[in-house]
Amino acid sequence: MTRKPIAQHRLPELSDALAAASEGSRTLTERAYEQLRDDIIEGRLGPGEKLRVEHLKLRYQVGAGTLREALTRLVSDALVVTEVQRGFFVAPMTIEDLADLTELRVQIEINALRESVRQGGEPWRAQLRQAYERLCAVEQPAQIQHSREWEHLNAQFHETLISGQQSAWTQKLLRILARHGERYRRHSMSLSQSGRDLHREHQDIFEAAMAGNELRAALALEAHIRATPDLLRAAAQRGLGGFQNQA
Amino acid sequence: MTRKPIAQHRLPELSDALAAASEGSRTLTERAYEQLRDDIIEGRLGPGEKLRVEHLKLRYQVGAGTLREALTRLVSDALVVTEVQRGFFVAPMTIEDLADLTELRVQIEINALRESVRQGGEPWRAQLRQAYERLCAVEQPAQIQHSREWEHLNAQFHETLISGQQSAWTQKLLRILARHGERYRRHSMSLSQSGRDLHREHQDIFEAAMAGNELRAALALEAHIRATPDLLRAAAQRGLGGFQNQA
DNA sequence: GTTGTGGAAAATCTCGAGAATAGAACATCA
DNA sequence: TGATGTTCTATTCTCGAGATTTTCCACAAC
Repeated sequence: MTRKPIAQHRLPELSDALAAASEGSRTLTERAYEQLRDDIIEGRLGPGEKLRVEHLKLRYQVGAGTLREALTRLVSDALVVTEVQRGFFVAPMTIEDLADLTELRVQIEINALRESVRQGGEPWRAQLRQAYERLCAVEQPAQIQHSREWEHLNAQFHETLISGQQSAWTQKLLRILARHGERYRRHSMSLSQSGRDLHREHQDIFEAAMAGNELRAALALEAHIRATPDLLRAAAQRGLGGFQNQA
Repeated sequence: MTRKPIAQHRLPELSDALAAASEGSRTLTERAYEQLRDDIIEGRLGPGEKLRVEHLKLRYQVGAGTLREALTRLVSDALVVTEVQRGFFVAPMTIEDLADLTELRVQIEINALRESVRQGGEPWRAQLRQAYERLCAVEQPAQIQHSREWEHLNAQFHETLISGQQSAWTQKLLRILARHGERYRRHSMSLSQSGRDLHREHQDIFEAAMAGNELRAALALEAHIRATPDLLRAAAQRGLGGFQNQA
């Protein structure tokens, strides 16, 4: 697959559609980081999979050092783990990890949302409405279909939700947690057809938040966050296996 | 299983006492990362300072790529910030950042401690006692003096405190937050002579935790965490300037 | 059949140099 | 004088190759 001619050292034009998607990235490292991240979250790189630098060099068309730098960044995001002298691996997925992740996320995100509803003024409400409407536009056709667009708007909606309170640290940490949650959600949706109505969940949160109903918004968000682990646990009990962590 | 002596390319001699301190690190990247981290936390690299790779190569005796990798790791720890095509800088320190950091840390750490007190069994209590006694041994002489030893034992004590509840994510995030808190604490102690009695604070937390007094332990820990921002705010009001962020 | 052993192959970790970019110093012109 | 354009230097970003370590597999011994 001879994707993209090249993009080293010379060509300022990004001939690749994929590259174009992540338009803002100016450096190769950044681009590799984002592509790698998406590939992990969206499951194209499976949990536990070994990440051989030599292989990936070809796939992402960058040098070894550059790739190493991108991988290192993912390590701190906990999407990749590294063993000394043994290389990089996609972080494994386990039901325990998801449970742990979820509890922490509920604790922080619910608090941040309540704070937002309390403190967030009119500009915040306007931003939220905008983010919600954009998301709706993509969700309405009922064929959500993990489009790149939807992924982005969904993340945007969630970040806007908690942006009413000005805590950069909260936002930073939640972004990391949300990415992991995202990975599990993708997996759960592909596993069972679930019939989960994401649009309805978003709508509940949005309406409660706009109505200034702090408690109801918090509950709706908590239900939204807990839906993924609940689904996966149910699926596990029905025998649909867990995660194929390739050692 | 052979222990293997060392593992670097050429220079077997580490003329630096600093390097010898971080003996466990097997790779050069790891070593550079740890040294860099300590230098930032302990203020030898000031907030806002530019981190030129060429310079640092000499200081840490590693190649450019290796150093870059270490710096990248620090970026995700938020101890270093990077601007595209403009390089790396030590993360700035501001009173607002500390306030933000503190609120989040209080929220998470207090919860984790209470959970620990509730769930932590005998083994946890034994570990905690051990960590506390080791810390005492160094604190008793009353000349705490930011020794490397004390830094380490202090971190150990805090990590043990919340290790009664098994949440890897909580521990991971708190470790990051604690490192930042550490940086501010060092700064506050060097700024004003404060007369702060860290040993007493630790004692209060320890005794309440061992007595199973969840609420009192939580309050003591909260006071401990809030002491640094309180001191700095007081110092700022007395005119002792804030942080010299070197642009 | 199970367990060691040896050596080749593969992968990681590291370095130095070259290409691309930002910033400063300097010169030119209204 | 002030503003603008140009050269030049310093620094970042990137790559390929070499040194070191781990892994794998055949083969022998018990």
